[in-house]
Amino acid sequence: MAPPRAPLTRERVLRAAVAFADENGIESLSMRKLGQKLGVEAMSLYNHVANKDEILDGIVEMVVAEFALPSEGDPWEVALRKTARSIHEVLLRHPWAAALVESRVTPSAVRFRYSDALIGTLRRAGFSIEAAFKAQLMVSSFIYGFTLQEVSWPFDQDKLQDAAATLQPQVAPDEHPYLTEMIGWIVQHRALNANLQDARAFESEFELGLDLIFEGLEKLRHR
Amino acid sequence: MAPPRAPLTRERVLRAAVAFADENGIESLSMRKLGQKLGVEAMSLYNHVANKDEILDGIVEMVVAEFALPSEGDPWEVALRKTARSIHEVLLRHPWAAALVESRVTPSAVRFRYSDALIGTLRRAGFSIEAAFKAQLMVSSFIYGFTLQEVSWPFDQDKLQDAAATLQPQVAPDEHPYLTEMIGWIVQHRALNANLQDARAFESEFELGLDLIFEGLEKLRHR
DNA sequence: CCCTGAAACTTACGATGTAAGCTTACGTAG
DNA sequence: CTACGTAAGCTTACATCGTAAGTTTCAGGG
Repeated sequence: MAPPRAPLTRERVLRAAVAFADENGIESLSMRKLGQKLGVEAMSLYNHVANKDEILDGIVEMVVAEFALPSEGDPWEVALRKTARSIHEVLLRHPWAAALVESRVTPSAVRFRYSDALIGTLRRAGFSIEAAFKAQLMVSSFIYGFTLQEVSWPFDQDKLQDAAATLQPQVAPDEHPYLTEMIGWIVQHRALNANLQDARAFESEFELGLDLIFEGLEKLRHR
Repeated sequence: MAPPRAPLTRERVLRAAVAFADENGIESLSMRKLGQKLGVEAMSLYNHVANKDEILDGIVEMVVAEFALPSEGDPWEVALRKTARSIHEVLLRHPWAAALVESRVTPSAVRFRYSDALIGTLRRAGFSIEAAFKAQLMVSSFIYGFTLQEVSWPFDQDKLQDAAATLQPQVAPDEHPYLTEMIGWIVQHRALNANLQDARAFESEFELGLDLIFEGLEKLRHR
């Protein structure tokens, strides 16, 4: 009589949590709301996860699993660039993830696999262990730092002109001449490029950053 | 009779909040506990701040106010390097701040002042507006990304060997040869350098990153 | 002396994470 | 077919949270 409810699993719980965070933001994710989304009471979730922290760790792991691993065939810069782009895209798809992935570094198989592939790419390209350690630090610092800014910018990128306009009166031009100049430039510049997809608004800046970092790492490799 | 309690002010509230977060972590900061620390009921805080969000914004602002502004006398790389080091140090002093400063970008006078000084340094050094925009993005991406990793590393830096030892059995050496190798190296390497102050454990990596970025930006300047 | 206004305190409400116990459904052993 | 153990759900309960609303306290000015 009652509809045969699909059996809950850890997998389904985590998947629903990711979806919920994507839709409503991570800060409003609660056990009760998540249960509701799954047609279940909050406490039932505890049959599949130990507590909320485990859910957070779990969804981080799901996101990390989406990262493309560096391909073995490509030269190291190409492989790393593809991976960096993939991470960037994934983090933009799950805007709450950039902050979580770096702040909840719980050891897990998915992470091990990713780290090993990344370090392997560098080592096989001739980086010393130390250089590989530093290179990997550099690259991930940039990716996460950049994306974190991108997703937590106070205004939507497609509303950037409006937002900047709202901002402008707050900035006294004589006290902050350079900032004023830059806000003006951003408004203009973004207005011109408004036709390109907004999610990619900072793509050229991201790519420039990668260029710059890989160039620097190339030098590090020869030591 | 009653001890004449010092009058509460917004300033005192925020200062106490920063201290509390430093001592107990930002996640356990609550209105009641903060009130308790100030010898006051939770609701009394609302006479000086609108709500908890304003406290978070406020402590972020206090932290940003600690950043050293780029000095006007120095060449641009020197000025920026000093500022970068300062930010890095401040964020290590307030380990909760790295995540907050980038995720709560509320416009404020302190931030305007900082941005204007930074952009000004670049502009006066010959960077075009566009180049200055990109340069500033690069530098802050690196600083925050790097520091965020540093403070959320799962183990204390002074306990790194122990932590790596705990980690080692989890990593299957044959499945993750490169990761295994690197963990081994870290344990050794860190053991050797254990004498230097632990808070500076990643200082050389940070400096290398700055070197690399400034070198890249120097090219950007000549376009 | 009382009035006023600011700044504290008190109470109360809904939301949260989760411990503890209870109920139900179902696969398997007798 | 029945009995029962177990997994997976539900219910209740509690401490803690942010904060709305109302009340008290008290210093300073008329």
